Amino acid sequence: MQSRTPAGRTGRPRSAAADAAILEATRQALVELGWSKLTLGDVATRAGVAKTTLYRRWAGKNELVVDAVAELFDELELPDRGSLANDIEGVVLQFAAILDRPEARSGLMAAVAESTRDDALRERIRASIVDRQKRLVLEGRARAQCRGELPSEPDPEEAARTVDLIFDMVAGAVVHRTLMSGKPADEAWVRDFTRVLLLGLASQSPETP
Amino acid sequence: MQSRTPAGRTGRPRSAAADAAILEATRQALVELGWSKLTLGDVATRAGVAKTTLYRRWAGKNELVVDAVAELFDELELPDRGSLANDIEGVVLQFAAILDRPEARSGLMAAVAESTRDDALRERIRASIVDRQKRLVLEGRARAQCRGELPSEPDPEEAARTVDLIFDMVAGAVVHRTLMSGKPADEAWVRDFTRVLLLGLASQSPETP
DNA sequence: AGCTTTCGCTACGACTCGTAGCGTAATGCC
DNA sequence: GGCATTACGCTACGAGTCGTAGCGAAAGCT
Repeated sequence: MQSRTPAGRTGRPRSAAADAAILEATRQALVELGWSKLTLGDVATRAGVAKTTLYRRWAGKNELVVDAVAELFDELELPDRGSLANDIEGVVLQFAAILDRPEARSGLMAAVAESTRDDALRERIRASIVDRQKRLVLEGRARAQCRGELPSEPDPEEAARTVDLIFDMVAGAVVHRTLMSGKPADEAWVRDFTRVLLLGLASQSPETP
Repeated sequence: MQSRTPAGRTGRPRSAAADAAILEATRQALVELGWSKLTLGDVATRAGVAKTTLYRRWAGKNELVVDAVAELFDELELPDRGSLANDIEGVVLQFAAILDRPEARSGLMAAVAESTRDDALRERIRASIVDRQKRLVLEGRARAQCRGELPSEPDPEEAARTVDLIFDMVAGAVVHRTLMSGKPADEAWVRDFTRVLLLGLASQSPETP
């Protein structure tokens, strides 16, 4: 993930336990200190490794935090709950639960802030976090089309645009609700949100009247 | 804004020109350096003031950047374009234009990240940035109800929830599109987004079937 | 005038950064 | 077993930033 497990055959291999300890220590430090007060020296001490070991594996604070936060999104799943509405509500509640964790809030937002001036970091976030979420939208949409809950889209380009739109609307609304408005994305809110979104998607017309 | 213009009548007054120069220098430094590499000493030099002057007015980097970024949102307006759809498209495009500026992207996101561990900072962001945007939603909704484009909501509590929901959906989608997906919120996207949102809002039923 | 507050400047200890060097530990290959 | 190779822990280092203190000068008010 963060560095080539160099397939170089000879020599002492890198400790996988150290990787796990460092990422866990990073999340713990994010909770206690937040992004700006987090130092790599402190993370190394918490993880029980030398500071130099940390620098050998990650280029800097940005990359380390992205990897540490990305693991939080591994648990995202899309179980079949029978209807598109239930599927959406389920995954949105999962997403909201992750954003409830302090290490996800400060880590993700700070990384995104830095990525506005670092293309490599932006790509890293996209590959390890954003795309993983987006896949759920793709899967849920396909499942809904099989059920006949959503119209099938013949044009692949148009379909991709629609998926992008849905993804930004869902994830954006949850993030904004949680971080900007500072209110919980609880079941009542998720129900209201899902209703508005689905009504908008179900009654899609090819063009505005 | 950032410090009491102390109403204490006597003594040398604080230079308003220094305030403007500092905030402008902060935005410029955000563009060139980004959040993490921005130092208050550098901002002071750019603004032509002493570093101590900066510390006398702002508590730290967080507060300074919030004030500097908040000014960018002053230009948000809601001209009457004749229909709710046009009103929404107009204000979303304005919002997207602001988020196109590098100082808004990195500054706002970094401040939000820090606000997850600083309640006072969160409140500052809410008062000087978020609430100002939310007022536009309130105004646009009232205008649409006068036109008959949206059903009027008798219950004030329910109305407040709906306004919150719309606000998070609009602002969240634009922010996510711009910063997470890394794609422009151009006219084509805004048109698609507005259509889905309005269809969802227009066909509102009191309860899910 | 006299009083009050701000301003620019300098200096300061404390902290973090990222790197270099060294000796040691763990593996693969012969 | 011995050897080459790589990772590890540790220490030390110059550079840079932080936030504050102290000083004399400047700018307003009465």
